[in-house]
Amino acid sequence: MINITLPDGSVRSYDKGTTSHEIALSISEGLARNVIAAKVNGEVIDSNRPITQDADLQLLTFRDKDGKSTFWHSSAHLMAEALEALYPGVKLGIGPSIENGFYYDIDLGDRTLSSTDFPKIEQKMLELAREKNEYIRKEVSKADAIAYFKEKGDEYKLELLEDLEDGSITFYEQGGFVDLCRGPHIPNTGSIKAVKMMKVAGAYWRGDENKKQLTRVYGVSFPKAKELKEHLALLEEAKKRDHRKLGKELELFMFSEKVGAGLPIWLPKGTALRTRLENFLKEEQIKRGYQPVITPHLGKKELYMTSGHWDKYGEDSFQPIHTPREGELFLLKPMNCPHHCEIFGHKPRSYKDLPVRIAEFGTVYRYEQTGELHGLTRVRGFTQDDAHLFCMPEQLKEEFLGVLELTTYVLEKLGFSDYTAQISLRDPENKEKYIGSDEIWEQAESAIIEATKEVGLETVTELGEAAFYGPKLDFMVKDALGRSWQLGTIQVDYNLPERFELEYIGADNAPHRPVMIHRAPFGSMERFIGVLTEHCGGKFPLWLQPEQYVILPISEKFNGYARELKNQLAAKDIRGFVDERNEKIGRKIRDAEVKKVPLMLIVGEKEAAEGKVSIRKQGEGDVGSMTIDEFETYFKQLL
RNA sequence: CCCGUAUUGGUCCAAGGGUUAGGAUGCCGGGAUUGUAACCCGGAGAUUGUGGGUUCGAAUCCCAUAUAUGGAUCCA
Repeated sequence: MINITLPDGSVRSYDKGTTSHEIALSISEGLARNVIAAKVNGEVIDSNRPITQDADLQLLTFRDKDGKSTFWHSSAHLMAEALEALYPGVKLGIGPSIENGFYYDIDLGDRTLSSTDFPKIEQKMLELAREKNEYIRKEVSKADAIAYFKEKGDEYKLELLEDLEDGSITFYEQGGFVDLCRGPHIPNTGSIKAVKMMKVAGAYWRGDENKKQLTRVYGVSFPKAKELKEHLALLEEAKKRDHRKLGKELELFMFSEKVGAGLPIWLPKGTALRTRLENFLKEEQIKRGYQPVITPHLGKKELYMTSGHWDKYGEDSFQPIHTPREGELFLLKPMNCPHHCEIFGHKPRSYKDLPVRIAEFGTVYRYEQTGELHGLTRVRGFTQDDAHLFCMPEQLKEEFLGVLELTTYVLEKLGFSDYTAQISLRDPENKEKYIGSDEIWEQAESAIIEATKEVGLETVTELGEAAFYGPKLDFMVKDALGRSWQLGTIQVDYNLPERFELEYIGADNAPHRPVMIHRAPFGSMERFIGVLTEHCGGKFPLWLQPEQYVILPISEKFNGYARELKNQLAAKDIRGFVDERNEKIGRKIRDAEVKKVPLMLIVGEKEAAEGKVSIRKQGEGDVGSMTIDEFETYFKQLL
């Protein structure tokens, strides 16, 4: 008998050699139907493989991340089977699962493939899927494997085989299709109920541009037709919410060829939004003891040699600016920290003054390759909501807690309630890579871990992902469409205080080195607003909206009344404008709806006589009429 | 950095190598005077990203370049 520990902690006994599928069956039939693979002691394997010893078992369904990727990997095999059936003689490269589906690299020979061929392939896949062919795992010797693909004439698989060791080679077969594959796979093709080919692209064999270009065919598949439909609807919605599209439509920002690629230009409405966001964070930071500073956009090359950024990023950055005087070189600042270190170091610091929290919305410039640029999320000039906290090592945890509190507060305030954090620690196998003693690393790492535990933050821990200068924590935020974005970051840094020889005088009257924390809750204003735009589909929280309401007079006769109302609202600190155009009310409503103005105040004869306004909410419709004071109350309650 | 695709009035889209580059929206002017998602009529607005080339003739074909966009840099 073996003991199987399930994720809920319960332990069950089974005969040695029981499969995950049988275990699932012993729990419930429905579960067994949905299980597509199993995680045994952390390794994902086929659900029909026998378990021979005590183990932790997690049954995987399509809902699990690992289950999904197994499902999609199996779908890639199914697609390959279909392609082979439709186009005899195609040669296969590799076919893994990816974040949103799967692909297979194929060599079509002289043929080409386009999206018009997709329906045919999809149909063939579904036809093959309905045969419910089992994915059969076979261990084969290297010699047999080579013989098989030689016979088949597939040089790509032969090349892959060269790097594999005899004894560890497995084939998977479903229907008549055999592929070299490590697995695991779903039990049979029958659970693939919906497939969609997404696109084709060229891709070099093994990512090497000197090698042959293969056709990469992308697809996605689901266990239920409904799920495919939802997936496609989501993609459609994502397109509608694309911040590049909304940014243009709502006149938030623009790019100009003359100004340069990757350099966003903030238009009045975008600036109003961004300024409000900055002020919000500024105020929260001042409440928490941060001191705002302003530093120049340039710094001498020596500054970045001291900080080490020149050695690390010099080549990848904008090249230095030469002054008329010989030998003077200035760099556009790629980071704010060196300047902030100078601020810390400009006067003697006592331990009683610590922590020192220096904050700046600092604009930095980094040279990104043109191919990397993307809307507001990947740019060459951006403003970090940066701050650097200088503290004593023993204050680290408390400071970390403070930053966590601030970050989660601002995220929640902006409607991001679904987030996790990734803790990046050093690689315990490879400690030489990192600067600083074991002692301070352990202190910092435990400070981060304890702090996240204390605030109850959901975390994943990655070993070896830390920067060489200290451990860090990144916030992964999920938007309204379920997509993950990396936004804020908190990093511990032992390196810069060292390089800048920063000191404070301790209670022992001796100099000590402070620890530095870099942190940016939004990451960058550009990226954050890009993500926020997509998160709320352009319908920003009311308090951020550049224009919170528009007054729509029924006819020109009521423009005067409308203007009067606007003045009253302005006095109450409610922003908006009057649509005085000589248009029908239906037209004005439509335009306001399209521009996503949150509140429409409709005024005509009735309202003017009663001293009221009729309220209409964007996207929802008529709310009813009320006096201006009632509206103020209504408005405040929406904030 | 590599591979593909695109670039046409402010914006979105159309135009088999052959008249004066067409439409929608927006803008301007006039009419209508308005009740919860598009009023009617008229007008202006473009040397088709930029620079070369092929051609009797180029938005259209070729080359270069810029920018945008998608992919590659996810190793069974």
